This record gives sequence, C-alpha cells and structure tokens, in this order.
Amino acid sequence: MPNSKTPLTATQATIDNVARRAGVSIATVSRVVNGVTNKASPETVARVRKAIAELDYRPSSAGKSLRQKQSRLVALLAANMANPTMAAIAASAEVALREQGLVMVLCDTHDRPDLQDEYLREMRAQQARAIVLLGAVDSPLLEAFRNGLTPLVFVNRRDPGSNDSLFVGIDNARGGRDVAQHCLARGLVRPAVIHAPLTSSATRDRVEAITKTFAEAGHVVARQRLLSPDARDHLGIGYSAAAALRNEGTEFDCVICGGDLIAYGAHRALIEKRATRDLPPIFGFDDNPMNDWIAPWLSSVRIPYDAFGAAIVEAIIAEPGKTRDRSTILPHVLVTRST
Amino acid sequence: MPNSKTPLTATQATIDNVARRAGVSIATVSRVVNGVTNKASPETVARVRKAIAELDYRPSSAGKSLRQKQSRLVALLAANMANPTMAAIAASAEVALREQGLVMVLCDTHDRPDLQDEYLREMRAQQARAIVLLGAVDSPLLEAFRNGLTPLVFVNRRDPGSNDSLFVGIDNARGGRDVAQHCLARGLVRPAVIHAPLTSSATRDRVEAITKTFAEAGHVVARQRLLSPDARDHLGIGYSAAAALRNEGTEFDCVICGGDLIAYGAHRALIEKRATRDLPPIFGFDDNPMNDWIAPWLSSVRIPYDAFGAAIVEAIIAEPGKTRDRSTILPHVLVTRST
DNA sequence: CCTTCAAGGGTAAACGTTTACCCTTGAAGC
DNA sequence: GCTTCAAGGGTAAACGTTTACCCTTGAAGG
Repeated sequence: MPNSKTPLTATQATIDNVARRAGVSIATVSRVVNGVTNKASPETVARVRKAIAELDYRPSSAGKSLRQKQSRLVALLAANMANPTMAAIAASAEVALREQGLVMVLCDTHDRPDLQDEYLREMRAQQARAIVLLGAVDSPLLEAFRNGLTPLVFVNRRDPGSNDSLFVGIDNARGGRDVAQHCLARGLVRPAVIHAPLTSSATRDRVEAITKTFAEAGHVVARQRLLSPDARDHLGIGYSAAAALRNEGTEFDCVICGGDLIAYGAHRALIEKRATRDLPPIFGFDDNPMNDWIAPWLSSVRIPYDAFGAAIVEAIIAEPGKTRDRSTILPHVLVTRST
Repeated sequence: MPNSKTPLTATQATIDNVARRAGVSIATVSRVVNGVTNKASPETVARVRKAIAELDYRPSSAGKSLRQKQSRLVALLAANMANPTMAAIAASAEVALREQGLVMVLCDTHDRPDLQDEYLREMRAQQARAIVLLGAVDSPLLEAFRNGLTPLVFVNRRDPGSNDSLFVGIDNARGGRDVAQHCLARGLVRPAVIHAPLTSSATRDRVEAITKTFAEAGHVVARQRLLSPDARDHLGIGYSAAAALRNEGTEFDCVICGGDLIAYGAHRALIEKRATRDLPPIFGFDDNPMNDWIAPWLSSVRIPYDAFGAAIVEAIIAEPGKTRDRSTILPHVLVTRST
C-alpha cells in the first residue's frame, strides 16, 4: 500500500533502484520478488520488500520477457467483437487472466484469415504466453502454431484444422437436440431453421442435431424451411431468411436460429407484418446477456459466460500436465421466454 | 508474402539470424527494418529484405521495448465492457491502433478506482505507449500519470481530476439540449428523466442540459419526474425508476434516459403493465449499434463509434506537436424511432 | 586444528534490440 | 601525391531482468 513516502510516479523504478535502496545486490532483489526464500535471511527479505513498496516497484515486462523468452500477454483473437456473446466471454477471460497475473490483448479478426495471421505474427513477436481463439478460421500460420510451443485454446468453435487441439465450449449437438425436443414436446413440428454458412463446428453441430432430432421423431425438416441466406452478418441472415419465408408463404410453427443475432434479425422481419401477439416461438443460441431486457420473446440455449474465463485459464496453465482432457465441455441450459 | 521456402514456424527469428543469412551485421538489418536508407546500398537493402521475408522475421517486442523504453502496447481501460457502446468504441480503437502498428490491451476496470490503479501499474511496467480511459474514475495513480510522459486520453467521460487532459467524445450538453428541444417541438413537456449518479461528466452534462432546456421553455422538470435510483447497473436503474413512476402514479408524457441501457430497463418496466401500443416516446444516449434490431421503440443520440478510433489515435500520435486541441468533439445525431 | 557443508548473498552473462561512434574505400580537389 | 569527404557498413554499449556459479563465514564433525 503506497504511503506518504511513496513517490507515486509514472516512470518505472528499476531493480537497480530497489537494490541500492535496500543495500543488496540486484540478484537478491530478483530472488525476493520471485519468492526464492532460501537465499536470503528474513531481515534481508524485509528490507527488500520495504524498498519495493516505497518505490512502488514492479519488474519491467520488457526485461523479464527478454530474459525468459516469454511475456505475460495472452492474446484473445475474437472473430467478431460486435457480438455481445463474444464480448461477455472476453470479459470473463480478462478477469480470470488478470487473477493469474496475465494481461489480455484483444484482437478482432473479423473472421478473416489474413488478419488472424497478422495477429498471430504479432503475438509471436510479443512472445505471447498463450493464444485464445474465439471463433477461429483456418489460416496458414495457424498450422505453424499448432506445432509450436505456444498454447492454443479454441473457444466456442473447434480448431478447423485438427481435432485434438484444446477446446472450451458447450456441447452444441446436445444444445440443438434440447431445442428440438423442447419444440416436439410442445407439438411444434414444422420449424423454420435459419443458420449461417456451415463453416464453423458450432453451427454445424447445432443444425445437424436439430434436423436429426426432428427427423427421428418423424418430422423431417422440409427443404424450404431450412434457410441459410447469403448476407454480410448474422442480423442480415435472420432478416432476409424470415422475409423470404414470408414472401414465399412458407408455413412454419416456430423459428429456430443458429444464434441470437440471427434471431434478432428474424424477429424484426416477423414483427414488421404480424401483430406482436401472434408471434411464433423463436429460439436462438448463446443467450446474450441482455436478452432478459431486450428480447423477452426469445428462448435461447444459454452458455455459461462466466465459466469460460476459468476454463480458458485452466487450459492454458495446465498445459505441462498433459494428462488433462483436451476438451472442456461447459454446461448449457435452454432458457425459455415468451412475451 | 511467405513462399515455399518460408519456414513458417511459431518460434521467432532474431535479427542475428537475418544478419547471418543476408551476410551483413545486425546494425544494417536494424537500419533496413527501421527505414534508415542512407546507410546501405540498394543491393544490400534488397538482400536484407529477402532474408527477412524468408525467415518471416519480425523484431522482438521485448528487445525493442527494453532498448527504446517504450512498447507498442496501448491500454484501453474501459469502465464496463458489458455495455455494447463501449465494446463498439473499443472495436473501433483496435482497428485504428493496429493500422499504426500498435497493439490494444483491453482492461475492464468495472468503474473501480483500485482496479484502475492496478491496471495503471501494470501498464507502467509494460511501458505502454499510451493509455486510453473509456470512462475514467479518479484514483491516486491517475494523478501520477497526469504528470508523467505517457499520453492519457479520456474518452466519453472527461478527466475527473483535471480539465486540460486530452478528451475525445461528443458534446453531451448539446446532445441533451437536442433531445429536449425535440420533445418540446412535439408538445412533450412533462418528461420523466432517469439517470445514473452524477459522477461522470457525460451524465452531468446531459442531465443539466435537459432540465435547463425544459426550464427555459417554461417547463421546469418536477422533482418527482427526476429519478436516479440506486441500483447495481444501468439496466436496474432504468427498471426501478420506471417501476417507481408507475407505483407512485406520476404523470409523464415521455421518458428521457441518461443512456441506452437505462432506457432498456425502463422500457421493460413500462411494457410489463401497458400495452405495447400506448408506450410513451423513450429517449436514450449512445444509440447502441443493435438498436435498429432490438430496440425499434428507442430514440437515441447516436455517437459516431467508428470515428472514435481515428480520433483516439490522433490524440496519441499528435502529442509532441502540442499545438492541437486538447479536446476532440465528435458529431452526434438524434436518431428517432417509434414502433 | 583441519575439513565439510550450509546459509547467505554477490558477479556476470545472456536475452534482442537500437544507435553513437568508428573504420575502410574511393573519388574529388588541390 | 596529398588531404578531405561521403558512402557504406561494422562494433559495442546499454536497456532490465534471471540465474548459474562463485565467494565468504561460521559451525559441526573428526
């Protein structure tokens, strides 16, 4: 705790300053800072600690990184920061990483392989401790990192190029099945299914499980109720799919979307023509944190945002152990709402 | 562009590797990398560039930082990452910073002075190039940084402890006046005004301008229509304020909220009792990027998210010049919507 | 009294850069 | 045939750490 003596400056005190003030060598200071106790007497340790507190000393990251060939930076490469779900996971990761003394660098790859590679290159230069990919896309450098020693953690979306990479996420197939079964139990047997292109494992697992579950119950999802329009983003996908349903007069008794943003778009298209009262049930995935407030009409498979941070940290830290599971499957729950 | 010869590895090539491969000294490599052209012949430059490309070399950040006493890291200390507006500004900043070869570190201070100081300390250890405070709170270390040489940029909320710090944001007083005038022009003269505690300059400016504008038009905002309930977050503030209005039977003809999240909360409370059809006009600030989709009932003062990144970068970069404005005021526009 | 050993702590090298300064070469000017 | 000078490029120090290795002291064991 800084006290009145504390010179509270914006310029960094060095290990040398501390050593001089405590009357010891820099080696001793370094040892005290790093908790090597068997090389200094208790009195020396106390003197050093005092000097550290008085100077508000913290080891220079650059010096440390240079020497240890490793920094305290952990990169979070997110596919799309505009998605509140990703933001929530990022926030959770940030807290968990800070508790480990690690610093999170947030990068938005916009789902572009070239940008992802650019960031990988940068993080290699930064000697990042680990790289967390929140929605990874395959890219040339990713392959190189797979064989490197920087831990790679894939979140939400599995590694598009390997199946034994570290993974943290929910069981998407089970989530899809849960939604379908929920519908079936309520007699909803003609769902409109709207999803993004099947490039990510998450979307693929969800959609496959949904159609499979309906089919097994004897209700094959007709082709015209299975929509994946081209659009620049999820909101647009949802909107144009729902608009298409309307224009073509397709009958459906519920709408299941591959993600909440798609559901927002679909909802918008639906309420443009219908009264709010007779909206069909709408389902999404992720359950964005503000849904209770801004989308009380949306049922969604909630992912446990707050659990991601801890799971990611564990995946990074436990790496040496090697015995742990390569996948961490977090629990989900279908949150049902209706206006 | 990496070609077939590229050894695409996850481990960093050093300046020494490049120098050896090009048959020059490390000094020459350094000069080529940094664009010092008058110390090498064109052929040498070409040889070095070739070696750099072949090894996919990028200077080590640690070495660079150590030598230059400055890193390429720029910290963005955000008060609340759960707010989509902050996320949007962060995304914009990230892009703009990357274009300058800078790397954004995102930290969530949760509006807590102790956490803010913790991050400031960390960033001092990282020798951050600059620190961007997106919603700053006053804290002991902040004072030290004000006198230091690391540029500080306050975004949205002004420096709570000084009025000549760098600032990027909109003219909140003007925004508040715009909303009030819009209401007045439509005969709405009994607004309910809901806001967070007046600790930030942004909220203060907005609320003051709103009440002042109404008062000047002869419609003083009655005390019972001016609400700032205690609640853990903006959503809760909006909700409990609107609930209180309802419970106390206060009459009002429109609702003006200090931020979009407050408006979401208020809206939720209002639709719980009223039919959707007779909702009063609701106004917010910031205009979260997804409002068109999820809050078509909300009018809001839109801040130009995408312009923030460039403005922040300019504030950081132009620092040496000293002649520039300390404040960058970005344009806003009142976006009106109604369901 | 001599040897051993542990405790406590210092010395110096290495990490990858940048840059001030030095060196060599060849041509120009006298 | 000198001196000068510019072009081109190398040498080495410094940045702040960590850590292998060395040194000193005092006590224990013989």
